[in-house]
Amino acid sequence: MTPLNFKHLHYFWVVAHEGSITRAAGRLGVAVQTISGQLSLLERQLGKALFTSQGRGLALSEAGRAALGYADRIFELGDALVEAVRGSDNDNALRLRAGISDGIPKLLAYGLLSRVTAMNGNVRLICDESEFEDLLADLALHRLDVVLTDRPAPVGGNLKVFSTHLGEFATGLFANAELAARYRPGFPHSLADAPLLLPTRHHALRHHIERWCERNGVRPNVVGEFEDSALMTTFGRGGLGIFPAPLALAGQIAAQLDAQPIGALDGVSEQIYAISNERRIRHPAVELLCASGSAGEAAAVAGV
Amino acid sequence: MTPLNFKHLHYFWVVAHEGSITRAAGRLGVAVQTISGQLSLLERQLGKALFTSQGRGLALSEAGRAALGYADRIFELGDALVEAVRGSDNDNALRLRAGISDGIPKLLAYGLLSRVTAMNGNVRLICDESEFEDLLADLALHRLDVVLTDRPAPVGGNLKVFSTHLGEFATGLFANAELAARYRPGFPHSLADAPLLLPTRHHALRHHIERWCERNGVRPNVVGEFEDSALMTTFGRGGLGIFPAPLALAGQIAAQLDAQPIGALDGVSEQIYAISNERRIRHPAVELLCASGSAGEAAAVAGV
DNA sequence: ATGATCGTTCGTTTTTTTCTGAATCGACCC
DNA sequence: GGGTCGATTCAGAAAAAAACGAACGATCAT
Repeated sequence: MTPLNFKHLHYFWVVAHEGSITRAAGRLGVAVQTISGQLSLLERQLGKALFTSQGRGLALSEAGRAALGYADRIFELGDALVEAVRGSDNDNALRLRAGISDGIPKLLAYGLLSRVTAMNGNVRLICDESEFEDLLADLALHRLDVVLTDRPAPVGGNLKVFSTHLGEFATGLFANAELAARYRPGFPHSLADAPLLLPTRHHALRHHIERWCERNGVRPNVVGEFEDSALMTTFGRGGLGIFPAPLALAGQIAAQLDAQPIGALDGVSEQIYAISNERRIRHPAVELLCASGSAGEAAAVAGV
Repeated sequence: MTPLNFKHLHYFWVVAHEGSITRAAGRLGVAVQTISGQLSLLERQLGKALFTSQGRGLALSEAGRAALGYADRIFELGDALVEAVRGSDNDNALRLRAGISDGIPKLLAYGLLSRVTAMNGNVRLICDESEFEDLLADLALHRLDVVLTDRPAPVGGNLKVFSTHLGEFATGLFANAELAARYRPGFPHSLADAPLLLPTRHHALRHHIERWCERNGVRPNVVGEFEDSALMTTFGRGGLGIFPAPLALAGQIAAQLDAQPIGALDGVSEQIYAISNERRIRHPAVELLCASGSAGEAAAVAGV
């Protein structure tokens, strides 16, 4: 029905804090009758008395106490909103607040996002990194504009978001020079006793790699499981084991991690999805990101 | 100045989610001119454009994106308020939401609070237990009505609360039968090698006890430090060591913990403060609690 | 009792908000 | 280019909401 009259609520809030209608009227610069009347309207709409008579003053009822807790937060947020908007930088630089799911390779995310900044020089990136669920929650509260992840958002969820498939990246195995030299000959069967680093079972990629191993009849020695792919590559660089990564990133992996490709994981690919809020008015940079979707993304990323 | 027009904000919110003024007008059942006009008023008040023209529609500006995040939460809270108030129990039983600081003995808190329920049979207690700082924050947001703690609230703080001294409880040392038999003779000098359980240094009581030890020339063996006094008494009951507790609770300690007093800690007392929100309209039960303050509280508590 | 304080309730007035209708402008589609 | 769509602006009229003045009850202090 009628949502909630915030003007009435504001009167209630001031009265509750001032402790009396008279004082509240003084502070608000209106007559006491006005407040009294508007308060009864609010009470009628809520179907509960907010105050009870006590002596010649009033006291909060149980419902009033409950309401006051919410009202406190509401008007605190209202003040914060004004402050945030007024104080928001005057430069009209576009901010793109992106959440990056723990699982996906940072270099891939960087490649995708940097394309947006390249197309429009006036975009400022703000990156957050966390778990899938947390990111979705932030998205729902508009603390983020887009979430990059390896799987689409659950369809039946209570959150109104929608997913765009940004691309598919063929995957291979990488290792430092020593391990690469040892295991590249005879790939993939040479992996039978190879030390392997894998993402944890939370990640879609993990299952795909395990299935690939079964198909190829190898049962490698999993020496490490990582929630965070950056950590995994760091350990891989140190020589702990062989690790999977998108083949498109071979050049950067060689340069930054000093690691070489050993072989391709046929049929195993890293999916990247962009999840954004389901509203017609979308962030221009998110628009750009999603539109750039399935057209030649691998090549573009590789060329970063 | 004028706080913030929530009606305007509501229009903004619907427009942002619907994606266009036309759709929003349809959903709200008002004319498009109305929304357009009120939106410009809001923008003028905030001093920033919330939307920018994009094609023949509109897009959120940077300031608009910031505002939308707040608006989402505000109207979510508004709905929650209505639901909470409408659904709040019809019984007009008074709820007293009390926060109990980790440090103070639960039995003391129980004694003080149960007096309130005894005086007014229609009070329902809701107890929370946490750290001092967290409790103060909950108090400020009206999630709690009163906080029981062992020290007054800091005066210079940014929170508008005030403290009432509820009472002072003389303290003694307790132990199970075996330890009591061994250390009671020659008290306090017998404590020289006694195993002692103490609250951690966060608690005011800790300092008082240490000073008492110095005054009496004993340096006991501190075998345990506890953040939570209930945990301390549990270990004391098991025989780990001697523990301090209010003398007024001797009866209950004997019954529930099977422990006996060894001796009094002269000059060491447990202070109890009630901290409540500084507003004229106070919770009736809090009123009762604070009023019962310094009059014969020890006897009353002991008699519970 | 008496005056002062506080909240409520009635009408009435004032202010604010909204509606109608028409005109303008820019961007898009065919 | 013509037609459509969406947003903006303006005017006057209508409706809704808020505010006020005055009178009334209840409570408390003295």
